[in-house]
Order: sequence, then structure tokens, then C-alpha cells
Amino acid sequence: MKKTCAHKHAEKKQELSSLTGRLRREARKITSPRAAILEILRHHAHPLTNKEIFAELPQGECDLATIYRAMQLMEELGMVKRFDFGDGSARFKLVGEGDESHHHHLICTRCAEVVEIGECFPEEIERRIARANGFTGVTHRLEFFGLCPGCQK
Amino acid sequence: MKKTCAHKHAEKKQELSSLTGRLRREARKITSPRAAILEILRHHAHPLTNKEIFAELPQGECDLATIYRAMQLMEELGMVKRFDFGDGSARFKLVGEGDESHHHHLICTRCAEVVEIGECFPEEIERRIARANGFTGVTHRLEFFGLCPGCQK
DNA sequence: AAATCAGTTGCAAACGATTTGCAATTAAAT
DNA sequence: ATTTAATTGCAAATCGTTTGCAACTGATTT
Repeated sequence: MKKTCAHKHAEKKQELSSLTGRLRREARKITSPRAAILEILRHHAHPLTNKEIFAELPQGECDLATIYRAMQLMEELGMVKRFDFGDGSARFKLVGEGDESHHHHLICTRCAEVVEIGECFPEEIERRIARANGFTGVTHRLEFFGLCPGCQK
Repeated sequence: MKKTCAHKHAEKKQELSSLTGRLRREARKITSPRAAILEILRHHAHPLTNKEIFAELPQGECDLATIYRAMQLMEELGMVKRFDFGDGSARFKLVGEGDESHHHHLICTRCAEVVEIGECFPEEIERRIARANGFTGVTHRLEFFGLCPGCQK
């Protein structure tokens, strides 16, 4: 079997209305910069840096600071998830309304290609770690790094 | 078999000579700033930020930039390991000569307390992930976050 | 449709972590 | 003691991100 299911990559693009609805619900405005940002996020399967988003925006459409503010707001509203690939810039990806979408990434250390990984740290072990140390609300940050096929020369 | 080995926490403090030896071997100088930095690292079980190291240094002993340079060098020489707790500053911890010491941390999101975790992401799964995506030299970055006993109020 | 008001934006300045250029200093080899 | 390459302090420069503030604009009300 090859890539018949395309690795569940068919990530249904979220309806723009569903996204704007979430903003409206919180008494936030659907401004032109925000609409443009959402439009870009909707078309990307992998996390983007604010600068990348900025670069894809029609020139002058919105200030970089506005993107930072938008991502911060949308993260609080649970509309996007923040990722840290350890290279100094945060990355964001849309989160579906219902879907928890807790997942990780495999990042090429040469070309920065990103592959989404279904695998996750075993829950039971995490629970054991939490219990063993008296911690509550334990979560984790997990990313993989390596050389992608193309960069192995 | 329980934890007869005391969770190997007895982390024998490394001999200063073994550390300076590694520098000397690479034709690097054992300067007073470096000796002072090593002395501090030797006495800490958990990763420290450069600023924390700076704070523990006798005033005027060395410039902050020098610490940055020292940590960078020592990381290249494999003498320290860099950790990213996601709060914007890198942290460093001495690495024993032989010991690989690949491990992770459980960090309190309120008080930043750090607990060392023995548990690690299952190797076989990591290998499977690497193989499935054609990646080589795959490693991972894994840290846990939660509320420590003291901060649960 | 005009008025109203809180939420937003652009812009520039401020920030915090980290890096770097450079002239002066120093450890280690000769 | 001399020589040389490595190192340091200091200040300035980068980079990602945040923030103050006056001008602006959706969304709601009249």
C-alpha cells in the first residue's frame, strides 16, 4: 500500500465562516487583516511563522505587528496552535473547531521540511510520570529532527 | 528490581580536571572566566540559563557575552547539552565524558521547578517514524509541563 | 443612514535573548 | 622572555516579539 489515504492529509480546509464565527462570538471584529491571515492559514497544512504569513500577504495588506497580535488572540481563542521547532520563531497552524489535533512533527534539520507525525508519547507513561512526581495537568512538547530523503545527498 | 541505583541521581560531579582536559585537548585555553563557569555548572544538577550562570558568578568575573561564547564552544565540544524549555532562553547542563545522558524534564509552568525524567520516547517507535518517512539521524526534543505539587494550591 | 464605541491597526520605539566587530589581554607553546 | 593564536570586555548590531499611542473601522444602536 502506498499513499492511498494520503496520510489523512485531506485535512478538510475549514470554512472561513466557521472561523470568523468564532471571532464574532467573542465580540472580536472581522477585519481585513484578520480575514487575509485566516485565508492564508486555511491554505497551509503545516505551521507557518509570522514572517512567512507576512510574506504571503498581498503587499501592504497588514503590518507584521498585526499578525503577531492576531496570532496571539487566536491562540487564546484556541483557533490556532503554536509550535516551537527550536529555531527561534514560533509557528502557527489552524485548529479545527472540534478536533483536538494533538500531534507532532518531523523536521529536516537542513531544509526545514516538515512532516506531520501521528505517533504521540504514550499516555499511560505520561500519566505515570505525572503521578510519580505529584504533578497535575501534565502535557508535553515533542518534535523530531533528522535529515529528509532529499537532503541526505 | 526497584531503584537500587537511586535513579542514578548521584550524578557524580565531574572532576574539574576532566573538563579542563577536554578544552586543552582542543587547543582551547583554560581562562579564568571559563574555569568559573565550569565551577558553577559542576554544582548544578539542572540546566541553567546564561543569565543564571552570570548571576552566580562573582561580580565582574566575566562578561555575559563571554558566557554565551563559552556555552556555544562547550556545546560544540559536547561538554554541555542545550535545553529549550520554551520560555525564550536556552539552558545548559554539563554532560559527563562518557555518559550520553539523553533525558528529559518535567517543568512546572508556574514556578519553573525542574524534575529530571528518566523516561524517554520509545526508540523503536522513533525508528519506525524515521523509516516510514525516509529520514535518517532522527532524534527528538521532548519536555513535559504541568503543575508541581507546591503550585497546585 | 448617521452616530457611537469598543476593538483594531500602523508605525515607531522598546525589549530581551543572543551575536558580533574590534582593539586590548592572556594562556600556552617556544 | 618571546611569540602567537585564542579569548575577553564593551558596545553596537541582530532578531523575534511586544507595546504605546493616535488614527481608524467594524458592529451596534438610534
